[in-house]
Amino acid sequence: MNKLHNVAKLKTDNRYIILDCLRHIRLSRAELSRMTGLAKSSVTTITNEMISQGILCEAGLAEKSNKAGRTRVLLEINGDFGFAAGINLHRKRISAAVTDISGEIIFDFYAYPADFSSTEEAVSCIIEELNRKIKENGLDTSRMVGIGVSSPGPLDYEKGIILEPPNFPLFNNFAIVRYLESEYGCPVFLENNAVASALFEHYYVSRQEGSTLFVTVSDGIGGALLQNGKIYRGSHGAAGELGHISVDPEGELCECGNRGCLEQYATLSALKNRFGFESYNEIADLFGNGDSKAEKVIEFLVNTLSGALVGAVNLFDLDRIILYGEYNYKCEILTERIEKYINTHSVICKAHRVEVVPSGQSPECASAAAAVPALNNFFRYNTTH
Amino acid sequence: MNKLHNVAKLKTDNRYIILDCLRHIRLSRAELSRMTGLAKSSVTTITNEMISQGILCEAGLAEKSNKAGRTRVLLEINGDFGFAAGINLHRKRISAAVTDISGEIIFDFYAYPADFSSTEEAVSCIIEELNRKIKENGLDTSRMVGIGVSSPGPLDYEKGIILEPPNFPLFNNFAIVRYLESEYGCPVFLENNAVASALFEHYYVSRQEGSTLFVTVSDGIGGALLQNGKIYRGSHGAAGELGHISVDPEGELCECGNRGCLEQYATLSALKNRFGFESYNEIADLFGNGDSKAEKVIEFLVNTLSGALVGAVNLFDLDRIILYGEYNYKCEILTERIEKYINTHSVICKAHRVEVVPSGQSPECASAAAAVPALNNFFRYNTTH
DNA sequence: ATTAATTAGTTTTAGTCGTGAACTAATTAT
DNA sequence: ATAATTAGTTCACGACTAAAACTAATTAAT
Repeated sequence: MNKLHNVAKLKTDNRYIILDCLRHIRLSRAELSRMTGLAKSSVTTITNEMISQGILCEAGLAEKSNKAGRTRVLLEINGDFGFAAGINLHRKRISAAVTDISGEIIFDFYAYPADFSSTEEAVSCIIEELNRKIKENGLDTSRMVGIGVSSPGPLDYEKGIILEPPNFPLFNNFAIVRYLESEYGCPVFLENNAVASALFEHYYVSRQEGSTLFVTVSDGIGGALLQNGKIYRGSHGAAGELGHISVDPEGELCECGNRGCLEQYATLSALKNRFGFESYNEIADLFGNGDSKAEKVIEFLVNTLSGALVGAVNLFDLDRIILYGEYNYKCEILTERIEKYINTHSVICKAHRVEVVPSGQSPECASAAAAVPALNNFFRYNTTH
Repeated sequence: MNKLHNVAKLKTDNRYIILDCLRHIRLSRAELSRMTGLAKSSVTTITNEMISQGILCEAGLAEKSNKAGRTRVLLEINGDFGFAAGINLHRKRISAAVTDISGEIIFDFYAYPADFSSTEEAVSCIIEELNRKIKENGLDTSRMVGIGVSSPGPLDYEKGIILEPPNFPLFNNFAIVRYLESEYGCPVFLENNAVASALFEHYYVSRQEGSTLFVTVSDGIGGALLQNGKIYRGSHGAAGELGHISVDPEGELCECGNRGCLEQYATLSALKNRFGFESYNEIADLFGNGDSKAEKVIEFLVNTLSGALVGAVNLFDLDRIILYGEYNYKCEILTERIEKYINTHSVICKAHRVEVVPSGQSPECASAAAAVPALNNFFRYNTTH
């Protein structure tokens, strides 16, 4: 069913549009009016209300433009208003961060699944550390606008439960949302790893229109699909996951039931098993020197990734692919070659070139990325409740 | 940029929501209120306005329910208000239809590309025939709310131009939207074949929530992706097209640059070339009798289609696949087997079963399907302009 | 220096929307 | 007959955005 619109929704929508414009830049009321299409007077009303609430603040004048007219007064999101926490659950490393509502990271810390013998122990340890650091930084949990948790799938989004991600028993079937909500009394969001990072890339690294597939390479190979900044989730939030796209129908049987899945070839561990090397960075370095083994590894990696990605490009009608994760080091070695492959092997590329680029975020951003759904929720609903 | 919401948009949105509910069923005001979440009083205001405009009409009382309370007064879309035309351009057969705004087909007719030597000849012939039939049926073009044209891609949606679909030179680079708009003075919409049929299926055959891939098999193999009835288009309107998904990386080189594309195996002509038979219906009949050649053909067809569809299921996180076109006859032979294949070869199926079903529409619906975008536009914007 | 032109931002007034409460209308169960 | 229940309408109201007229602050021209 379509979404109902009443006057209250009008207000929250327009307020969100303005906050969204201000996510990572400072803008004047006049600029906001031009960008959003809202009347100047409406922008004044809305922004002044948000200033009196403490969500926005004036941030001085813009530099003089050498044009006639009054100088613009810049507005920005007031980081002091509050903060959000993000927790990234990962098979090897759990990371957590607190960012203010303008997206600025205030602190972060790490924990390791291997150090815990039970879910309860892990969770209570993270919560304790989080609480201590919050105090340490002079913050008060009453100002916490939300918590985001990102985790490998499968997840039950509606119930907020981590189901049974492969090789990740620590949080199996744990209702993390309910747990954290009753602990902190603020809204908690569970989100797929890849989706969280894709949103972080969009809002805080480089905002792009059009159709983007954000590909994450880690223990598995995941993905998230962004259309003009909006996640396309599919039926159960798994759209964009390309780990089980077959790149060889006669390949080995995968646990998913298919043969020759991308994950059987292109994860770091699969690559190490097949070619027997120690460090990918070393391979990337050797590749530059024309080392023949490194060339084989890279060629194999490019071909398998490209094979799966061509399918995704055709089905999603993509504008660009962003590569994130394991192969971050000298990533252009891959992206240049994958881009070339895709633009000679897909129907789409007859209409427009598909771009393949490395992600602009470091692995350290994963916990801040987890906070993004909580920030989004705050931006959308702050005025009503 | 996000969509701006003002009071006028509120009105058109809520009006559209109500019309959308009434597309193919009659409902009372009370039912509309419950379905949409709009207050009873709002539904009264909106529906009474549309009744006075002639878009809706009261359609008698509902059967008595044996429950206490006043009997419901049913509302329906008033077919007499106006009509839309749909033109389906196809390599073998051009079809056109006029439906009233309730989606009822008033008349349709056919023309054949082979009979025309130029674009102008084809277009003017279709327009003449359309005008004659409109008069014949006592209609007046002043009541035409819009025209939809569906065509094989690639298309330029924004400019309303048919680009250069393979093997379809008759309309190459023809600006059909501009032409028809100046001819009729009503809004004209150009839409991909598969998208138009997918929308028709959703609105007028069987409405389904969730994530659906509508697959069309004809000269080529196309597709359209529906998420809760909304088309996901991708960057240039080509999302869902699975004709060039590779089902054999070592297969023959395709003109798209890839190897072993689905279209090289699973179209009717490809199948005829490979197995040398005359009629697919005959194969389907023989298959029931255990004929070994028919079994080979069906097995091949099932495997190639399934191979590509598993990829689509994984990437789109689909709930169901609808099969439309060439293999309509005894289609369950295919759908049952493809469904079984998919549900043993995709990651998604661990979370939920994927359904594969034949389309409920006959090939004759293609022209009515072309009219759907015009009807949608009318439903959305009728009150403002 | 003064004035006109230009851009930014505010205030005031007006018009429209959906809502909720109180109402009428029509039906069934008792 | 009367109460209970459901459908549909009327009307006063609050909330929102917009347009127009305003003030504020700057540059360019004279």
